[in-house]
Amino acid sequence: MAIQVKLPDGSVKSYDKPVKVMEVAMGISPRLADAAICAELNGKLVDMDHTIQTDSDLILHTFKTDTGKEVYWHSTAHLMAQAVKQLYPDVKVTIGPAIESGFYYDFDRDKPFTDEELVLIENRMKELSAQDQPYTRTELSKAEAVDIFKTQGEDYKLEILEVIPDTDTISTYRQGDFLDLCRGPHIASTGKIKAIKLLKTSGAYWRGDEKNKMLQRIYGISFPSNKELNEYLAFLEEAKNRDHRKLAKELDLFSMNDEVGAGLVLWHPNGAMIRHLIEAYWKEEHLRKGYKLVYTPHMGRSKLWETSGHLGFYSENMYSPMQIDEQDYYIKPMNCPFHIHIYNANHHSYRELPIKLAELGTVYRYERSGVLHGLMRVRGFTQDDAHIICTPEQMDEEVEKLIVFSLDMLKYFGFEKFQIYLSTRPEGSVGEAENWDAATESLRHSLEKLDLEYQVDEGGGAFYGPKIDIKIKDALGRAWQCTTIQFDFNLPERFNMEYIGADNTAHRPYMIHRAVLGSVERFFATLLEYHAGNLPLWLCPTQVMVIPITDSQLDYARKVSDKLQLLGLRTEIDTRGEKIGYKIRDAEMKKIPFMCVIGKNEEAEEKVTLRQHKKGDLGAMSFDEAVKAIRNQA
RNA sequence: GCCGAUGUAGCUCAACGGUAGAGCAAUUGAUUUGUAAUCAAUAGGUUGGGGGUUCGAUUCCCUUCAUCGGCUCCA
Repeated sequence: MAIQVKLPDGSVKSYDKPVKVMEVAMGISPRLADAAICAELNGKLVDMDHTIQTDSDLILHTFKTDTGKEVYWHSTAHLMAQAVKQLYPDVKVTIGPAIESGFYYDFDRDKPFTDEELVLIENRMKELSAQDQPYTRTELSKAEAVDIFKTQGEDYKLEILEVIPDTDTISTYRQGDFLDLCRGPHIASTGKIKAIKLLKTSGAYWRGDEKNKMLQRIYGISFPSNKELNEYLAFLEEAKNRDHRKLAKELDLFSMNDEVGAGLVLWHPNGAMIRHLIEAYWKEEHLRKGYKLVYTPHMGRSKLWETSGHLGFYSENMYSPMQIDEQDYYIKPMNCPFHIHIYNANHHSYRELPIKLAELGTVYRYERSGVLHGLMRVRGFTQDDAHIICTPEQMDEEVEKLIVFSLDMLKYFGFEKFQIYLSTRPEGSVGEAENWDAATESLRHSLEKLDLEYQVDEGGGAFYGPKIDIKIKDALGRAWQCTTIQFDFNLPERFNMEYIGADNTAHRPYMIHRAVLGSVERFFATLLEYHAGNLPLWLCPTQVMVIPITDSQLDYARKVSDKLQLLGLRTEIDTRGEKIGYKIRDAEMKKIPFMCVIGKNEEAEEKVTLRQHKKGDLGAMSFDEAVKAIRNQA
C-alpha cells in the first residue's frame, strides 16, 4: 500500500505506511516543520501530529498564513492582551501562549479579573477584531527591544529579554496600538478571529514557580466561526456529564464526607461491587502471570522509614507519627519497604528469581488541600502495587512482559488509546551510571521491540530510577496517568537486598516497582469517564433489571430473576407499583445494561421480553435466547 | 499551600436585612398499568461549623471546614 501526499508545490510524495503531517513537513524542510503552524489536509485543518492514512492533498502553511490552531490561539492571546491594556493601562503583560485547547495570558495586576470584567474584555476583543488590524512583524536588535519595553514599563518583557544573548535578533508583533515581544508566528490580521469566549480566570505563578509573584491568568478560546465555538462549548458540556463525580452521584457509587475528612473515600455498595470486580480480575491475572500475592500492614516504625529514606525525602507527604510504646509509627505512604522485608526474610538463590510480589496496598499521603480532585487525587488510596526482583540478565524479558501485561490489562477494560512516556535520568539521581544506562536501555528496547510509539522525557525519571509511564486517553482526549514501571536503584541498596548467584556469592538484584492501574481510585474514575458511566457488562453492579408489569407477574419475575442469578448474572427486581414506563426510565437512567420485562403474555408463553440500555426493545424471546443475547454483549 | 468562586431539604436549584420555597427522590393512600416520569396527601431545613455587626442575619463582616476552577505538586 502506498499513500500519496500531494504537496503545495504540486509535487507528490509517496509513503509506504501512514505518516504524520510533521514528518512530511520535515521531509520538505526541517525549517518549515519548525515554523509551520498548521496544515490543511484535503481542505480540513489538522494538527501537525495528525496521521495521514490515505492519499491526500496536503497544504502546509508557514507563518505568513492565517490558519493553524496554535497560531490562531496565540494571536487571540495577543488580541486579549491588547484589549486588557486598553481597558486597564496599568496592568503589566507577561506571557500568553496557546495551549491544547485555546490560550491564556498572564497579567500582573493587584486584583483578579471578575466575571464582569471578562465580559468587558471579551467585548473589546470583538471590537478590535472588527477593525481587522494586521499583525505586523518587526525584527530589531536586543538593545532596541530593551529600549522599547523599558519605555513601556513592561518589566516582565525585560526579564524575558535578559536571558537572550545580546547579539540575537529579536522580533516583535504589532496589531494596532499593541506591541508585544514575540517570536511569532501570527495570523495575518485580527479580523480572522470571529468567535471568542473567555472561559475562566486563575492565579498563576510567574514562570510557574510558587516562590514568584502570583499573576492573574485569563483562559479563553477562539474560532473562525460561531458554529465551531458552539461545538466546542457543547463538547465542554459533554465533558461535564462524563465527570466521574457527577456519575458517582447518579449511580450511587461513592461519596466523600466533611466529617470523615477531605480526600477520603466512602465506597457505596454499587461502587464497591465494581471495585471488587476490578480487584478480583486483577488478582486472577497476576496469579496467572506468576505474581505472589502478599499483605502488609498499614503502618510501620520510624526506623523502617529512616532506612527506606522516606523520612528524608518524602516526609512532607507523610502524616505525623503516632506514639505506641514510646515508639513512633507512621502510616504508610508506600508499600515498597514492606515488600522488600518480605523478600529479605529469606535468602534467595538466583534460581528463584524473578520474584514478583503483588498487593493491592492502601497508602495514605498528605496532598495539599488545593490539589484534591474527586477520585483522581485523594489522600488515602489503593495502589495495585508490585515489585519485581530479578537478575540483570532477566531485566529485558521482565520489562517486556510487564509492558505487554499492562497494555493487555488496560485493553481488557476497554481502553484503546495510550500515551507512553520514557523518563530518563534526572539531576541528583542515586545509583551507578551504568545501571541507569542498562535499565533505561532495557525500557527503550522493549518499547521499540513491541513497536510502541513513545515520547522521551529527558531527565524526567525519579531520582532512584528511570521509568515508563502509560497514560490513558479518555474519549474527550484528556490523558490520565495509570501505569508506571519504575526501576529502583535506591531501596535495594538501602535495604541491602541480595541474592546468591551461580558463583556462590551475593549479588544485588534489580528491583522494578510497578503499578498497572496506578491506583484503584484513579483507575475507577478514569474507567467511569471513559465509558461515560456505561461500563462493560462484566463490571456492572446490576446487569439485568427484571421489570414485572403488574403485581400478578411477581412470582414469574422472581423465577426469571433466580434463574438468571443461577447463571451468574447480577439481577434486581423492580417490585414497585409503578407503571412500566416509569420503571424503564429509572433503569435507563441507572445505565443498567439489560431490562427484562415480564407481563401476562410472557408468563403465559414462558418467555421474557428483553430491552437493552440505550438500544431499546429487543422483543419477546425464550429464556435461553435472552441469556444468549445478554452474554453476547459481554 | 497559593489565587478566585461556591456552600440553602437526599438530589437539582429559587428567595430575602424581618419567622425559607419548587421540582425530583422519600413515606402513605389510590391506581395494576406493555417500553424514558399515574394521581393525591404527608413528611423533610439551627440555610456547612464558630464568632461578630444589628432590635432582628440564611442574607453584611471575620474565621474555620469542605467543594469547584486554575497554579504548583502527583498514582
